[in-house]
Amino acid sequence: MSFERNQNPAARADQTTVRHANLGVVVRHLADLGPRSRARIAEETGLTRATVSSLVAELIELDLVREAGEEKASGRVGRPSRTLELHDRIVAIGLEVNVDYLAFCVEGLTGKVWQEKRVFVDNRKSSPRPVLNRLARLAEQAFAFVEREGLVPVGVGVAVPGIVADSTGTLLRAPNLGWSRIDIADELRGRIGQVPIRVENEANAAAVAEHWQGAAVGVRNFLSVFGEVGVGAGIFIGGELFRGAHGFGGEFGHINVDRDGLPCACGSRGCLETLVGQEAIARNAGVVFDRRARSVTAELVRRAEAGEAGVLRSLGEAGQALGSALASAVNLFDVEAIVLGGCYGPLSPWLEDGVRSMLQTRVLSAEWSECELRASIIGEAAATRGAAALMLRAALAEPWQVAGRRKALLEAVL
Amino acid sequence: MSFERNQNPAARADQTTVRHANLGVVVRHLADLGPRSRARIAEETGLTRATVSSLVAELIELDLVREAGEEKASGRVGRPSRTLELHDRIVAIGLEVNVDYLAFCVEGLTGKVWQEKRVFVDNRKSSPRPVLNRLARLAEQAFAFVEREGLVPVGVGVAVPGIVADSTGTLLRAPNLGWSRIDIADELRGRIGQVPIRVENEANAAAVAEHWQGAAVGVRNFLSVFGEVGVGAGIFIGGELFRGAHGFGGEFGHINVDRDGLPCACGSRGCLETLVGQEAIARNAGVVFDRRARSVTAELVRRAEAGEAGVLRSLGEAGQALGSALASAVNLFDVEAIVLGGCYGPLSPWLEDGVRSMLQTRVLSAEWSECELRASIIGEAAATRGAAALMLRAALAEPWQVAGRRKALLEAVL
DNA sequence: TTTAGTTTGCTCAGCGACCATACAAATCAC
DNA sequence: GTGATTTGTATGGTCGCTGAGCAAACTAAA
Repeated sequence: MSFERNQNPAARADQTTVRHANLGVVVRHLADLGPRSRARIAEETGLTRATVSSLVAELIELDLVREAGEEKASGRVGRPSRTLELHDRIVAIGLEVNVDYLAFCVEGLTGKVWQEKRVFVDNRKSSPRPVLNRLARLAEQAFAFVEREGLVPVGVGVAVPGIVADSTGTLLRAPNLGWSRIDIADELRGRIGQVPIRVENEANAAAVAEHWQGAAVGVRNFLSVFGEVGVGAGIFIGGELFRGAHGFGGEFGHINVDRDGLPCACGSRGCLETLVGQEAIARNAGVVFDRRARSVTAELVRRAEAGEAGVLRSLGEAGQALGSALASAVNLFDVEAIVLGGCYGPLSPWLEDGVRSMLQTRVLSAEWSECELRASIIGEAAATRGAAALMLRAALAEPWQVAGRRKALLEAVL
Repeated sequence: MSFERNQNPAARADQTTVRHANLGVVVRHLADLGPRSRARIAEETGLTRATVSSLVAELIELDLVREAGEEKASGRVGRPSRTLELHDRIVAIGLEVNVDYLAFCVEGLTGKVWQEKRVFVDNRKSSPRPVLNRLARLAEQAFAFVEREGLVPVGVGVAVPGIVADSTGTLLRAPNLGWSRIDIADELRGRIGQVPIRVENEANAAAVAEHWQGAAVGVRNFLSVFGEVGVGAGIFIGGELFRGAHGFGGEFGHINVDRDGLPCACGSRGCLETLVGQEAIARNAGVVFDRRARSVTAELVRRAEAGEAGVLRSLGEAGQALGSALASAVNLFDVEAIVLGGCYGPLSPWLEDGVRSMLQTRVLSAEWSECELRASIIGEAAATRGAAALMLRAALAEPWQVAGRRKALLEAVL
């Protein structure tokens, strides 16, 4: 079940391959570069106007694209063009299970967030069943909204704080939830119907969000660190989310930074997470860590802004440690940019110096290619929105499949 | 100048795209699965026999494929098939510049190594000019051999111990040679003619060799560590060599393993290389490191076999440190296998335990997917052969370009 | 030896997709 | 209004794959 654009290596090609590829080219062109006319698409993609017309007709038939309502008199000579744009009523639903909240959103192909909601619940000690029940109720809320607004859903993405097996979509282990081997997609389908569902690690989802509408739009190679209770990374290579051989790639929080460091929830010791996880930063800052607190991050920001010495020191040290680990990752992945997300977004003013200095000294290629450092601009909603964006990206990658998927979805829900 | 199969993301497709893809499918099918008939290729690829016939005709025209000489009476009913095989006279030339030797090889599409030679020279303090002159003379020897044997060359690959810029092929820096900013391809072309040349980092080249004919044949995701004077890694993702955004990916030797460790040639400190580089292992073992010695590795192996305590301890520690760093890389890349190459190949009996235990405890996904550990079976020649294999892979990836490239090459040399 | 059955590889018509060209429609400039 | 310009569609041509059909070459059995 590969939703991504990555082709099977030895796939034979035929005419339909060409058609599919070009449908994708046109729809992605519109997604990336914005509304424009058939003639302009033709000029920019190298396809002929005739071909673009034919492709656009099919995309309109699929409800992915539409002609913009009213044309302004362009002032230019010649027959005025009809502007094409992505159909904004195509949406995906994003869900998120996390340690201390559940969330959902309804997001459109054009990037519009129709609805977004987060409910704070302590799932840390909950068994999966009630949490999934609650999540299913959120999904139903989302579907109700979609129906009320007359939107057209293409699927559901779910972000989870743990390791997800690529092949089956099973959540293998979520250390901070204490869950293991839960087939989230299957459980949800049992509750809300046979809809297309995709489960993804939260850090990966957050990276997708940054690439979709966040700090990494247009960046083909970047790494997005996502700090919450745990620390993860989502990595984009060549414009695609990198998952590795089994979907376990990007486990940034558990790379080793201190050979004889503190024991970690994962069973190992000296993991990055034990140094730069949100709890570790708070602990080192002398901030009493209250698990029921709404936001440890906000508290840290407040104290840092007040200039509290212990907090500033702790953040400085965390920045250095994080930077050191990031430098290793950059040496391996050679990315163009790093996005600081999750709790690192708001904390970035106090982390950036440390991170930047480590990147400067420890990245071998720093001399020839600077790796840009950016703070997330989406913030807390990144994982939820990225989960939805995953499904939207899938629609753009394989537009010809949208009709079928949508049909399945509507049949299941109605 | 992307020789790899990776497609431009937004490339429009047309009929020639289909033809090219299918030419590649057929020729790679033969390369991967061995000689077979048209009918069998058709059955296995899903193309029709008619199409396969047409494709094969074109590949024969290109001299990439030929019909095998004599058919054995197969004993099977029906009209006997004509077996097709890769044309074994298609070759590429591999060159290698390293710290203490130069090398070349002539390698065929079928994996046959026609000629291989290595000359030991201390290039450590040499300026680039005389070294490149010497290298060019080796290349001329190779070309002479190719001509004498009536082989058909498709290009020259050069492995170098340093950072190579993807876009230009410039060797940006080779710390252990003391070189920087040398356009190796251009320099060589100035000496031997306008032939297609590709320059690649030695660890990357070695990984290609392992994938081509070594310990990682058929493995789509693996990491190959290459220990010599420096320590590098070549990483395969999805069956392709991973380079990163600028070609700097896989700089494994300079990831940080000890926050306040020894200073490294790269300017940083605590790099992996300072702990597990060949020189470090020897130093820690109390083996006097003589730069003029032919092979420090052989000396270490000898003493380890003799059971010398200091050497065994040093190797054990190196295995642990290497394993720790590899565990981080596996957490990030989620590879299926690790190949120990360069000096780690012969030393692997004493390294494997340490590496394996670290992988077991520090790879988060170890529970669900074991990462296989293998010793290189190519050994010292890996980088040279991989450099040649790079060009051979390019021929397989884009067979229709072979004719043009070959034409350029023959015109330049003759 | 003859005949039937099987498999291979090629030929040929058909179809789908893109391209090039031509053309009608819609606007601006004069 | 007339001409110039640009857009979007229609038409014929080419290319490449498919599917059916066929001759060739071999085995197996009568």
